[in-house]
Amino acid sequence: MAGMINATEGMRCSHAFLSCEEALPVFSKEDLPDVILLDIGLPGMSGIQGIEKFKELSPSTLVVILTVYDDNDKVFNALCAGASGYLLKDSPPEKVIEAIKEVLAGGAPMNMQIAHKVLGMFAQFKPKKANYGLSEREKEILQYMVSGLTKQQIADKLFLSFHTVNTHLKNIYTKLHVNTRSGAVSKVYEEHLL
Amino acid sequence: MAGMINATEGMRCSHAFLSCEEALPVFSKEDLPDVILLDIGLPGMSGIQGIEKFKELSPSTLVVILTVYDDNDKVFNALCAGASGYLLKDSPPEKVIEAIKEVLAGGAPMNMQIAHKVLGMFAQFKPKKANYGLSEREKEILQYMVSGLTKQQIADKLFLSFHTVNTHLKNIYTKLHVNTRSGAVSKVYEEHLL
DNA sequence: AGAGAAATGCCACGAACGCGGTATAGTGAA
DNA sequence: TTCACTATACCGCGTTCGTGGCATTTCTCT
Repeated sequence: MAGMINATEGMRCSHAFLSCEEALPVFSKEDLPDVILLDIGLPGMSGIQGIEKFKELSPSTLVVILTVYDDNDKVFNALCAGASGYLLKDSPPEKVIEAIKEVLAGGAPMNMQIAHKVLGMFAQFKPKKANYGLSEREKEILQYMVSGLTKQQIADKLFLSFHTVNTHLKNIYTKLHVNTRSGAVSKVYEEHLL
Repeated sequence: MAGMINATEGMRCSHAFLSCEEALPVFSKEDLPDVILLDIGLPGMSGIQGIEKFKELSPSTLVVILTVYDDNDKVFNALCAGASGYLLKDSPPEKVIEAIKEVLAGGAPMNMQIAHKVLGMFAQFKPKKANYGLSEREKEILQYMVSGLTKQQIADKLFLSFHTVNTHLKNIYTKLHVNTRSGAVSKVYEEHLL
């Protein structure tokens, strides 16, 4: 791959390493690359951690993942850690060169299948459904409960009697099929209510 | 755009509408398209709602957004609603044709800038790695609390004394800087602990 | 060997909660 | 005009929680 890059007009592969541990010390110097091509199935430090370390040292350096792993978890974590692209090892070298150009142009190179996975994650992320028939008032009160207030504090905030809040809370519990505050709060996050 | 599509080998644009409201009735029939090219800045029903409606009627139909809007919110919501691709209106028609082919091949066509935004969202999504120094046992107990159990129930589950759970909970509250169950549970979800 | 963290256990008290009731007023649909 | 829903308000009982304190054991790391 390094040879391929060096053979490309306007590109130079300054270093190549077998692990993040070897690469990081070199990085401390002023010789910062524009792009890092990184595998994530590495001996020692995982590539995911590597991304974070590299990004700490040089936030402007773009990290493109090039690996054989395509499971949702690895993809998700790599992107969360700050990767700017994700390619699979079955990509032909020309595609990799192309990807480097793309990421430098402000893009986000991804394999077709990875891009598909990524969009799929969004759908998973916000399946805003499951309507328990909460009234507006109940949602409002639930909101305050989620933020950690007690019944009395909620009552004060909404200029209601303590007893009213109490009743609302009872109804909320019934509708959500829970019987503790923590259960209700969990349900709110778990099912993206409110 | 319809002309362009019909001029392409193997493609046919069966319908074209000015709004989702016009398109949906036609959809009820058995004449389901493989791909819908959809704007999201529409009169009446927003394109975002449109995606959901289309997907309900025909889950296998792939929706590709083609619009001028590139703000994070619209992109995010469109993808959550089930879009399989996102193009900007400044894309040349050939790119659109290419995108249709790509989405049919199981891909997720996106403009360079959109892809970049999408990856950026992930980084936003999970940089919250605040470490409160919770011990393993504390995390375990917190987990059970999140699922809605009472102190006594947790104690039973872990074969501990009620008092032990009590102490752990006290320590957890201190470390998380909260003083209610709901506050703790919220923090867990809000900052992706555990 | 000794310090420190973690896990475990116990006590007690006031505050908050969960849940069983009941009741009134307003709104909008059947 | 009922009927159902919603928001409001009140009561009381037993349970659970939050918090103050203290003590023991078992690790790990130095």
